[in-house]
Amino acid sequence: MPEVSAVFHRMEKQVRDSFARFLADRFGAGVPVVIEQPKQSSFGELALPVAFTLARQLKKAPKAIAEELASQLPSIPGVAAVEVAGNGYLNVRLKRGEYAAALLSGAASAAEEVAGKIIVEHTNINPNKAAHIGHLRNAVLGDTFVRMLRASGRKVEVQNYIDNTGVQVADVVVGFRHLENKTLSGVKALIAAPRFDYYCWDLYARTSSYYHDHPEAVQWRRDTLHTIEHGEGEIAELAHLVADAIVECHLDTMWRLGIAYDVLPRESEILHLEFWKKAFEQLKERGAIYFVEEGKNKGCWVMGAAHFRDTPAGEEAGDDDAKVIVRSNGTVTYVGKDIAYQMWKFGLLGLDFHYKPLRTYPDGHPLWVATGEACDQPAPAFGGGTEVYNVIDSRQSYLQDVVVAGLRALGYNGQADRSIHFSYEMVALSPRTCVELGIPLSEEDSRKAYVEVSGRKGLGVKADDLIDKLIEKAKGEVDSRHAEKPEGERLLVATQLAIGALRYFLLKFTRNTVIAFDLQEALSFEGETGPYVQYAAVRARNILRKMAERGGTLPDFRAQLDAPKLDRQLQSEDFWQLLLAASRSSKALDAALAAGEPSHVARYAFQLAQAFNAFYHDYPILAEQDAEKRTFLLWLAVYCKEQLERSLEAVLGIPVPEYM
RNA sequence: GGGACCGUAGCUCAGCCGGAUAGAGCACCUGCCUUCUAAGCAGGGGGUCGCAGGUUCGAGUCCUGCCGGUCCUACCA
Repeated sequence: MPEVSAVFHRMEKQVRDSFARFLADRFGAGVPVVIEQPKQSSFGELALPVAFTLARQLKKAPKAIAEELASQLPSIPGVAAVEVAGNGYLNVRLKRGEYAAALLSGAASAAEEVAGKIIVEHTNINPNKAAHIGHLRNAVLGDTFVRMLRASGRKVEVQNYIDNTGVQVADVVVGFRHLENKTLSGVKALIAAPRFDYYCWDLYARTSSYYHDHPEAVQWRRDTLHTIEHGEGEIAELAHLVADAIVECHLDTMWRLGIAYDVLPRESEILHLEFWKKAFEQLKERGAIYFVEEGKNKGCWVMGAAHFRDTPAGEEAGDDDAKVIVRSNGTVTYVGKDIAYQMWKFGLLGLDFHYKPLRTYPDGHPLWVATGEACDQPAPAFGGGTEVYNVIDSRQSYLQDVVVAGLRALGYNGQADRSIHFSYEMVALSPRTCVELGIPLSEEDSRKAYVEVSGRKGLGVKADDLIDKLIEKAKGEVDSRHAEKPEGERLLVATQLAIGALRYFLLKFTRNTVIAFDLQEALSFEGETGPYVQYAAVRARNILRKMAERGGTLPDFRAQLDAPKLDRQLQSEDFWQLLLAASRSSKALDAALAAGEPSHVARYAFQLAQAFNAFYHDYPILAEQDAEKRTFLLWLAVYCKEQLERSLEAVLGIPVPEYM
C-alpha cells in the first residue's frame, strides 16, 4: 500500500469539493477553487484566494466578497472554521482532534491503480572509464525519481543503456593497442586486478591527449570503431572485454548508493539485431528522413530541421540545418540508434532483444542484460512502456528533440508526447575544489566560476573516491561517539551516513541548477544535509529504544487515544504544527512528482526533520508525568518517525542508521 | 547569427497557478549539554529579488527592451 497517509490530501479534496459546489450554486460553474498553504501557520491549515478571483467578475472588493462567502458557506465536515484574513483570503481551520484520529486509525484511501508501465532510463555511462560526480547526479536523480513513481503506485522499469560500441570505448581500446601494446591476456590481467575503471580513466585521458598531439592517430580510432561495430576479431573481443568489465565496475559503484537496474540494453545488440535497419526502413517509408544530393551534407540521410526546430517565419530550413542521421559513409549516428531504441521502448519496433541474467543484487533483485542470442532462461517482458523518461543532461536536449521528432515524423504523436527528456544541469567543479584535489587549472579555468568536468581530460572527482572519502569522515565521527560498538556495525553506520550525505547533496538542488561541486560542502554533515535528516529519524528511534531499555512498552495508541483526547493535546500549537507537517508527506510527494522535482521531497524531509528536532529538544517525552500527554507525545514521535523513514528510505533512497 | 537557461543575503541555493511581513543552509556573533545523543536547539546582524519600462487591486513570479553569465546550435556522444 503506497499511500500510508493521504488524510491531508483527502481533507483538501473535501474542502475543494465543498467550495466548488457552493460557488457553482451561487455563481455558476467556472470558478476555479485554488487551495494554497497559508503564508503563516497561525493563519490556519488551508488558504483560498477565491475572493480575489471573484473580485474581478463581481467588481467588488475582495474583502467584502470573502466576508459574504464565509458567512454563507455551509459547514464542511472536518472543518472547524473558515475565517477572513488579510484583504480577502479565506483561511480554513481544521478540527484537530478529528484530523489526528483519522491519521491514527490509519484510514488511507487506496492508491489509484494506474495502468501501464513507465520506463525510466538513467545512468548511461560510457563504459570506458570510472564513474564521476556528474554521472552520480544522473543516477541519483534517476533512481530517486523511480522511487517517487513507485511510492505513488506506478509500475516502473529501470533501464541503463550501455554504449559499448561507441567512440569512447574505441579510444580506450586504441590506448591499450597502440599506446601500451597490450595483448588480450595483458588486459585480462588488468581486469582481474582491482580498479580497472581507474586504470582506464587515466588511459582514456592519455589517449585523448595523444590525439591532440598527433592528429594523424585519429585514424586508429576510425579503424578501431569500424572493427568494433563489425563485431568480429580480436579487437572487437578486446572492446567487449573492456566494456563489460567497466560496466561491472559501474554497477558496483551505483549499488554502493543503493541504485539498481532492471535491464541493460546494449548498443552492440541494437546493431546486431538490426534494430536500426528496421527503424531506417520506417523512417524512409514515412518520409521522416531524406537523402541529400548536394551541399555540406551531401550523401547523408538527414532529418529536416523543421521537424525539431521552430523555423522563423518567412524562412525555409535548408538541408544544411538538417540533422544527419546516416553519414555519407553509410554508418548511423548515435541519434539514429537512439530513435530505434526509443521506438523499442514503446514497443513500436516489432523487434526485441534476447536477454540473460547478469547479476542478482544482494537484496535479491535480478538484473538482465540484452544479448544477441536466445538464452535458456525465460526473461521478463522488457520495453513496451506507455511513458518514457530519459534522464539525460540538458546539454543533450537538442539530440533528445531530434529523437522525439523522429517518433512524431513516424506518426507516433502520442508516444512523442510521452517521451520525456528528464533533463538536469551538469555538475562542475569549483576552482577551489580543483586546487584542493590537486587538479591543475589553466589560467582561463581559474578565472571561471566553475570548471566543467571532462572525462576526456581526466578532469573530475571519481565517484568511488568521493564515497570512500565520505565513509572515512563519517567513520571518524561514529568512532568518536560509539567506541563501544563493534567495528562492523560502526562501518555500516558510517556507510549509511555517507550515502545519506551524498544522495541528499545531489538532490537538494533543483534540476536546472548547475552544481558547482564543492568538496567541503559535500562532506558536511550539518545543516541542510542528509545526516541532519537521518539524525532526526535516529533521535525518534532513540526515544523508543530508551523506553524499551527502561522496561516500558509502546502503548496501544488506538485504544488509548481518541478524538477528544487528541483534540485536547493538539491545542498546543507546537504539536499541531508538527503533526500537520508530518501528515503532509504524501502531498509533498505528489507535488514533487507533478513538478518532476526530486529536490522537493528532499526539502520536505529536511523541513520535517527541522520541526521534529525542535520538538525533540523542547519536550522530553519519557520524562512526561501526565499519562495522557505522554501517550500522545509517544504517538506523535512514532508518527513522525514513520513519515521521516518513509521519505528517506522509500523515496529518497537514504537509509536510516540504528544509531549515529 | 539562431535557440535554451540563469542573475534573490558575504557564499551556496529555495520560492508551487501572480497574492498576506521575500525564506533556508553555510559563514559570522550571543546563549544552551546532570535530562530521549549538542551531527542538535534558541536568538542576532545581513536584501534597491541584475537594470529600465509595461500589464493590474496586487509582480521576485507574467510581457518587452537592455546589461552580465552559461550551455546548445558536429558526418562526437
